[in-house]
Amino acid sequence: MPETSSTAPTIVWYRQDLRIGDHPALSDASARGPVVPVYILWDEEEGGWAPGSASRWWLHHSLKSLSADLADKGSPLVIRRGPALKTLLDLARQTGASGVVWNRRYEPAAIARDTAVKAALRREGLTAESHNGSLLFEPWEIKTGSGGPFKVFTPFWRACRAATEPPAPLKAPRTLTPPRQRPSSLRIEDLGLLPRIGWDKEFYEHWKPGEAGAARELSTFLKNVVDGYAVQRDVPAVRGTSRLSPHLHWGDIGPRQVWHAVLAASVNGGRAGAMGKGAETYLKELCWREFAYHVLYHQPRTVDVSLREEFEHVAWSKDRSALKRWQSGRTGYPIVDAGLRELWVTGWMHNRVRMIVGSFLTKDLLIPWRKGAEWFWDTLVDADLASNTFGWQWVAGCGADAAPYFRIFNPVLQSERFDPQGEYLRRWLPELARLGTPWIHRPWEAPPEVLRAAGVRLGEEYPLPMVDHAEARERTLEAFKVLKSAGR
DNA sequence: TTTTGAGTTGTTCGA
DNA sequence: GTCGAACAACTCAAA
Repeated sequence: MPETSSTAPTIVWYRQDLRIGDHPALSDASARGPVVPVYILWDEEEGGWAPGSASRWWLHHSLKSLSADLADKGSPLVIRRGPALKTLLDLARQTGASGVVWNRRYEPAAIARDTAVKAALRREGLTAESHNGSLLFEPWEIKTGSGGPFKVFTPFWRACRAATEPPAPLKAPRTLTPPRQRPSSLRIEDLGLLPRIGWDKEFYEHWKPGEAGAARELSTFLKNVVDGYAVQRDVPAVRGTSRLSPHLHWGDIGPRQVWHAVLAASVNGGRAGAMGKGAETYLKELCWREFAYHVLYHQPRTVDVSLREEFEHVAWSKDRSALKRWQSGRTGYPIVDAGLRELWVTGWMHNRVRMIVGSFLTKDLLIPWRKGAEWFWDTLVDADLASNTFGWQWVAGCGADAAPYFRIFNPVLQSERFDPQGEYLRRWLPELARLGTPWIHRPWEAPPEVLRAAGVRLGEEYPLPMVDHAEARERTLEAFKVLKSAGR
């Protein structure tokens, strides 16, 4: 249609939605005419939470995938670097674009920046529209009876289920029309997202960033995993989870696509109408992600400060060498160390183990949750400000619907319960691989001849426990006593 | 406005 | 070994 090809192009500002399917902004723009897709890297506008090292690895590869897909469709991805507003205005001038569309972000710094960008673009005579591409429900759509935000998950979940079903995902545009003026672009390599030293070697064996990788991960999940999800998701030695978190963070796939795929698979596979237990549990987990965004949107200060502010008055430890030992997986508690090594090697940690290492950091070592959040931010490929903040505050006991402060995970019991054969421990702690159960869960209690036979010298190959859990627990309950009367 | 029932993921202790 | 209670009140959400 000559009409369409003569209209001015629309810029699609890509951020955490690196896909072409179910992409409301891309669909909107392509329906109007030519499309200029752009990704802009500019850490200074991220409010101190610019993507960490592992996230940058993911971003690099996800951009590669997106760029190839957009080129196939007909309008290559433009890569730029610079303040968002200035970069968008430059690009509009260079391509004759009449406006900019994007999918919303919900981090406090992003909201402030996007609001300012939208107003400024309109002042310049451009159109500016935002869409929901990253959530099932907008954080302001789900409300309590009196119109406020939720602070407890279960009623939030009920409200989600009672709300209008999230719309069916959008199809990717069949083709894209490029702008007449082909704008200049950096190469993805120019962004310097990949590490200089090769700590990312193993990442390639565990992950395939991008839209195709996400689709494959989802189909494996639906075929082999979701039915047993309710139980298996807690077993770190098996593939019992969806492994979609990094794809969801970067928007390789959208939550609506996941939601509807799970529903469809569950209805087809299960008995008439009744959703499988696994599917139900998984949809609930997807809504935990929504709840984290809900809380972040309504309580933006929580990225820095405990939601229950009296927790700021606990006598937290400043022991930097203890933090280092935790980070490097040398605490002497195998389940804790296995998790932190899995994180270091693969950029990801099993959810059950995240709770265990989180409890250990905040309640055995009494180190502030924020230190754990910062480490996760740098090392996780799925680092997400809403989920990371929420998860850490939950485990520390200071967040929304949090674990009570006296709930302190026992790393040995957890290990024995969720990794009974010690398979997960052996996978990540080769120095203990020859130690049998039950000793691998608590090597310091193993008889000397058992240790000798397994080739383990405690304090050499593997450290002795850095704290005694029972003592640490008492110390922490004591330190948390300030919470009792200090509240409110 | 007041009341009421409920609240992701645990641990420990004593019967 | 198994079971229930205590842990600590408090806040939330809805009636």
